[in-house]
Amino acid sequence: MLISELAKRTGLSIHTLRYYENYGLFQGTSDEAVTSNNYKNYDESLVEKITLIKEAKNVGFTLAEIKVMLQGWYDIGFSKEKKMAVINRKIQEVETKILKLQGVKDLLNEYIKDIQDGLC
Amino acid sequence: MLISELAKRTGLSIHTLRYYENYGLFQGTSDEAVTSNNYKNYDESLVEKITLIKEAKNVGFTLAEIKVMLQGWYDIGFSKEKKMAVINRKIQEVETKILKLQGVKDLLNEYIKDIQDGLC
DNA sequence: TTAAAGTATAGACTATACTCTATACTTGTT
DNA sequence: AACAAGTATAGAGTATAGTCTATACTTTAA
Repeated sequence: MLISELAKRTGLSIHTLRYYENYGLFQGTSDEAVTSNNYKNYDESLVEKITLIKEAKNVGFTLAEIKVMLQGWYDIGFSKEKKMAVINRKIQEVETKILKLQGVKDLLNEYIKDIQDGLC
Repeated sequence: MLISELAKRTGLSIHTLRYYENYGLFQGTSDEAVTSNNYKNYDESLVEKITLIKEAKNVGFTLAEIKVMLQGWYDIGFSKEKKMAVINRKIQEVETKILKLQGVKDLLNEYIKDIQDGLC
């Protein structure tokens, strides 16, 4: 698909997608057979990949962190062990974030109680 | 306590704390009895409050969002119902984020499997 | 075939959240 | 007294992550 369809499918703007592509989060492919233009084609699988990027962003990961995470399974220069190490480290970070969110939630619930009791 | 101790206790820099105070996330109090300076005193309870700010930031909330959340229980102009509504909305958002993180984690675990199977 | 819409690239601009510097005043130590 | 260290305020500078504009070329539909 071309960039405008990718934008529709992912809910991101064309500008943001190009920004992400330049940043190195994913790559479109220029069809070598076509010489009249250098329009890039984006694979169906990128929709899932970009959804992951969006969610990771939403829960507080930076683009730099996400880039490292994506390299874990796309960089063919990495050994199986290294790839798994990268991903496992990210899983740990995700678990830490979940715990922190649980903590924030507990605190918020305490405040609900305090408000109910007229303490603040 | 004065600002430098608050910095030590929270692990944030004095600059960041002043930025947060100016942003309206919390308030120090100038001692009216002291006329020679306008040093601000920061209450013990701010340590917990600022810890919440740090954690909320870490899991992807913006300062603007955190400000709304904090107003829920500190703004005396808000009714009990309004305060609870603000906090409950935030609890919902936290739960949404937890679900998203769980989704990211599941996806990462799938990739671990794919790497083990030599699929990528 | 020509006007509208789509694509690519480069670079300027913006918002958020700091981070640092300069200046001035205050406090604590010697 | 004097000098280092702490505090306050204002404003400049920086990093991240977009967002927008201009320009040029290509494709598509009327």
